[in-house]
Amino acid sequence: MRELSKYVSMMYRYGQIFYDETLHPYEIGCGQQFFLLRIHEQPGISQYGLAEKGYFDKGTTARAVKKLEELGYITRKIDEQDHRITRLYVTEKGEPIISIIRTMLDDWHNALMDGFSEEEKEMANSLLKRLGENASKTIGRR
Amino acid sequence: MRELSKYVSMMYRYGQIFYDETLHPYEIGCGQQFFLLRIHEQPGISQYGLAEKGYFDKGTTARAVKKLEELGYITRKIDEQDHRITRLYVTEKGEPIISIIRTMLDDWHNALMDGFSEEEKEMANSLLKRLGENASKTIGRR
DNA sequence: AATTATTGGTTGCATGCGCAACCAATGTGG
DNA sequence: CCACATTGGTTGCGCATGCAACCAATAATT
Repeated sequence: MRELSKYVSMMYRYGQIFYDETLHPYEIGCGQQFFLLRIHEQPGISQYGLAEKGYFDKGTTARAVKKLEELGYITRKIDEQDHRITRLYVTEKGEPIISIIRTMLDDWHNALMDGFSEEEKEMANSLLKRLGENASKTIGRR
Repeated sequence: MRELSKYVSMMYRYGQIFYDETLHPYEIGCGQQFFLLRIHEQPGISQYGLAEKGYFDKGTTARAVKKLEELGYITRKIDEQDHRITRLYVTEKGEPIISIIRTMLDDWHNALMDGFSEEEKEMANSLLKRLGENASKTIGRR
């Protein structure tokens, strides 16, 4: 089954398009949603932590965070103890975007799972998780 | 389960990295493998056909095809009847790359499915297919 | 036959991403 | 205390991708 790769690609690329469309009114793109959500869930998280969480390159993380800050959705505070670390927090302006993103992710999730039985949904969720973990295990942190 | 998106992203991005590494000696990147393989499977296919097959933008397709041609892995022939269509064929130089790509896709597939039982593998394959089709159905051709 | 629409393809532009080189702050081993 | 390593972050570069505007060839309409 050499098509797996193709379906993953479709899910990913179409997801990006969906996110871009949804987030367009808020001036952010598909590349920022993950980070904004994580900062909200874990206030004070560092960029390093964000990169780890999402298995992203730290350069990618840096740029996403930069854009979110420029738009005023988050703020950075340099850690008192360790001056290398910048701690990230969602601002008041960013707060309402969180639920937009959550709804968006749920909508996309539901669109993908359309026609799935409850068992199939659970199965898909758990298999996807294992597939993602295997991918990470194979390529690993850099 | 808002994490689905994350695992899809990991599978996709790590897959790209894996493909880039594997294909590096042949001077192509992750973006060309799909197209080269399809041209081999369907000699004479047009760019339009390729874009449809993979649900890619035609601009993306154009650039991938251009690169493959520049490297001498494929040739274009303008259709006799309809001068808009360019028909694509894998060259002798491109031929050996095909099996490299096939092996690579199989390897990645196996890496992702590591630890899966036969039933789980089948389940994963069929669910992934349906997820991809749902993604396409939701966003659709442009 | 002339005008208009569609189709296949190309290209400029912007975004997301990984890699690598770099920098400053902190840690560590002599 | 000083040289060196590590850590968190930034930036330049290149690639893959989608979108939109464009063009030429063909098809459709009037």
